Amino acid sequence: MSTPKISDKRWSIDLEKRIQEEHYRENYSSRYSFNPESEKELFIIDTPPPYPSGTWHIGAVAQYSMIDVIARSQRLLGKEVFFPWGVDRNGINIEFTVEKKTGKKMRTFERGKFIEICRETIDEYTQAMRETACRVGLSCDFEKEYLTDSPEFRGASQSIFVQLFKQGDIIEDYRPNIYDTIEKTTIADAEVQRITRKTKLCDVKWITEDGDELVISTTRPELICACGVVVVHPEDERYTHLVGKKLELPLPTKGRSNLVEIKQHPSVKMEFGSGVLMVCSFGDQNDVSIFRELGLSPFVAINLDGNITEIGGPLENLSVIDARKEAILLLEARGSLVSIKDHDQEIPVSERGNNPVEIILLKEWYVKQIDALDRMRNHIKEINFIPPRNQQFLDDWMNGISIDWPISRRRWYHTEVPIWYSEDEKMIIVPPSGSYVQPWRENPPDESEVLDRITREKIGSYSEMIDDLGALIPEEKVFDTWMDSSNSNLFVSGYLQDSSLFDKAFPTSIRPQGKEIVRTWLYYTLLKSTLLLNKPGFENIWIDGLGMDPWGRKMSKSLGNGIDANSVLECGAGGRTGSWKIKGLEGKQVNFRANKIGSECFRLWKACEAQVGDDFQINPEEIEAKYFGVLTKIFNVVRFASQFSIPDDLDQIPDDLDIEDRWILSEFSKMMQKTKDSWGNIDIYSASQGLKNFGTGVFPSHWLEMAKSRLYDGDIKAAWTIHRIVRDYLQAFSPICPFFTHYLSTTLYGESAVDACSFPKIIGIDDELISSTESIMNFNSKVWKTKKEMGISLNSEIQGIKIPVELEVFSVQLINMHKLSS
RNA sequence: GGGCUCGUGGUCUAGGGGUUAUGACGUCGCCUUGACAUGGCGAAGAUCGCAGGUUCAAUUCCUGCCGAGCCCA
Repeated sequence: MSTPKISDKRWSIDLEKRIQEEHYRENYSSRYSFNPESEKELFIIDTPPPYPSGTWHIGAVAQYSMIDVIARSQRLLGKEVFFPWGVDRNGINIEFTVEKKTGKKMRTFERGKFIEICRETIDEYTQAMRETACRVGLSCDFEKEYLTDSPEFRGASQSIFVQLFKQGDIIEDYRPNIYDTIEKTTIADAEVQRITRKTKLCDVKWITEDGDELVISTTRPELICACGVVVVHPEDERYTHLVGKKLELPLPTKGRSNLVEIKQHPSVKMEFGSGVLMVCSFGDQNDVSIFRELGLSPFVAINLDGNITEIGGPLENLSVIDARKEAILLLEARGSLVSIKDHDQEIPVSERGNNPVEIILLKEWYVKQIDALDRMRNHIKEINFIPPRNQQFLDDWMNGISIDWPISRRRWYHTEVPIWYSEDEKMIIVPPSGSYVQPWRENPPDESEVLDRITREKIGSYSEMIDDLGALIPEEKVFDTWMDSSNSNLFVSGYLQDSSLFDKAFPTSIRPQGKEIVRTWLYYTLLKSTLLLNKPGFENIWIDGLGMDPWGRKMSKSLGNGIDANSVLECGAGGRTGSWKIKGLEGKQVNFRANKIGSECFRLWKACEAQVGDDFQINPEEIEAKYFGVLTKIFNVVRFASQFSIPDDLDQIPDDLDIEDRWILSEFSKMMQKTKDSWGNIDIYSASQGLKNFGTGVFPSHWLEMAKSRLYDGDIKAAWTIHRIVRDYLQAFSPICPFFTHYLSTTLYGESAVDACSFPKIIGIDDELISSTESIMNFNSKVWKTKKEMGISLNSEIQGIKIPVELEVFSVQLINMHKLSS
């Protein structure tokens, strides 16, 4: 017995930060960097590259810290883990940020200048995000950081595009596309949101060629000029006699016939309005499918600026909104407007800009996905989903896919479509694999190839044909950002760069992510794996829930219920407490306060709190109240142990251990076996619960009290037992609280728990001893309760308590522990 | 409007056809046990959302409804 080696009285946020800073300064890369040449089993994690936007959402940080738990637990199980640090930097978000900061729209800049500002801005955010990543304890290989806007990553994206184009999975086509007229870009189905808005529902009178009147309800009178057909339900007897008749458009148009035919279509809702639907190119997705089904050629009514084209006659050049107002006035003036009323309607808007979107005919690039779906479904069967039920999100999305994926965008801070066209537009030039090109400002590299635009066959090399191509026309468009980020697993596995690594590393061991991006990131990544390699992309897919506010609502800026991750991680540092104002239900504002949280407590909370896949509520007060005490408890147990000398050989089990030592070692072994299995199954929750319960329950309350006097008497076997358990416990616990365990294990045993590269050897489970556990706990409770009822302190003697028969083998220990006398 | 999840003490949560339903926070009471009052021990507190059905038996399975969340048209 001596003074405790652990001199700090308690765990604190300042101590945590000190250890953390040292940890990231010293030996960091030897601890956590990935060695592709390792003999160990590889474990590659396809981490979600976060998008830097100033603050990192606490729900995402919580999720990310669990990915770190997976990485660390796999290292502990002896695997060579690659935990990449990637940052997703392409996309419209940063463009919006720059537009807001400068107060100027993107297109008022010179393209190169705008890109430069975007890059500078996102560099700042990237730095802040990396700091948060370290603060929450991520053990990423930061040296191999990848940025999705780097030449390497973009080059890989472009090479994959060229490969898919050559094999016919990427095509150019002129199709109706969802188009954001404010931001002037195409967007994909997956990027469309729906909001409810008040619109005007107009009942408009149309006249048939025979002079019959017909009323059609519409919210889009400005699109009458693009009407291709009027449809009624096949079973609607009110209109059967009119089918096949022609109707006159109630507004003047230009350059088209003013008559449309009445046809039947089952998609018409008989109860809505008059039960007659005008089908325009294109009011909504249903219009698109009716045009396609009936083989009609669409009219271009809205141009890329969101204005009505020439076809609209008097509405020409008006914006959609103005044209609608004008159309209503014109209809009124012509006596065609029967009525007009307010109507709640769900309208599609773009996810990023929240602008109403239009469907416009555009020439875009597409990834052909419809044909790949069945093959994908087969691949998915081989993947282990954690939890299994969350596979549903993917299945549902895939079952709803009916059109190809448009991948080209008309924006700037994205990866460029790597194409130039010959002057006659019959040939295209594509760059060689691995190079990054910017067609809008440079010529093709010399090693580029010339392909036939239609057949995709190679015609020759660019350098040889340079004089036959005429003035090159660069492709101005860029990729959808998902086109980039869906290459993440290929990129980190060495695709196109390191084929020996790729052979070992693909399919990627695990894809951890949130359920909200199943339809985008997960789906598109699996699509790529199918198209490029005809394989499942992953061995495991881990899909977590969302971080919710304390009332179970999704955290969002508009609700004002978000929490900044740094405020929680820094809560308690330098004695500063944390305080959060969160907008609650019915407009009430609620305050939360906490004194100390920090990364270790935060991680422990997330690991213990929710089963993977469940949404989790984030309340800083609760995090502190429920989990800081757990850290304090474990800290004290270790500090207590640290006052007893450490036997020389903790790996050699003494052969004459006392029965209570053998008992707790059995209990410990049982917990450790369960923990090892849980880490193997990527079951963070079960591992955490087992460790927490042992470390705060049976070990300190029952065994430690029983063995205390022996420890103080210098019993070497009791000391062996406590140190063996504490040492191994800290290793098993290190994935959850790396700095906490690092500090304690280093101080006490001179080696860090986070460096363990095999799970501690499990000593052995004696079932008979374990069967005593319940009795021991019950008996102890009974004694404590009796003493309490008698009003005596726990260390005073007590008479007349009999030890039950089944605990006779523990009688000496129990008598000493409770000071029982006869 | 459709699909998928979820609904367990005041709060959060485990579980899952069968005697007194898990644990934590909070509450209350007691206790400075030679690590820990940022601690320990104990107590109270739940007709497992509602209504039907299947069953000898349902909180657990089924159906409907209500509420929440996510996704989609």
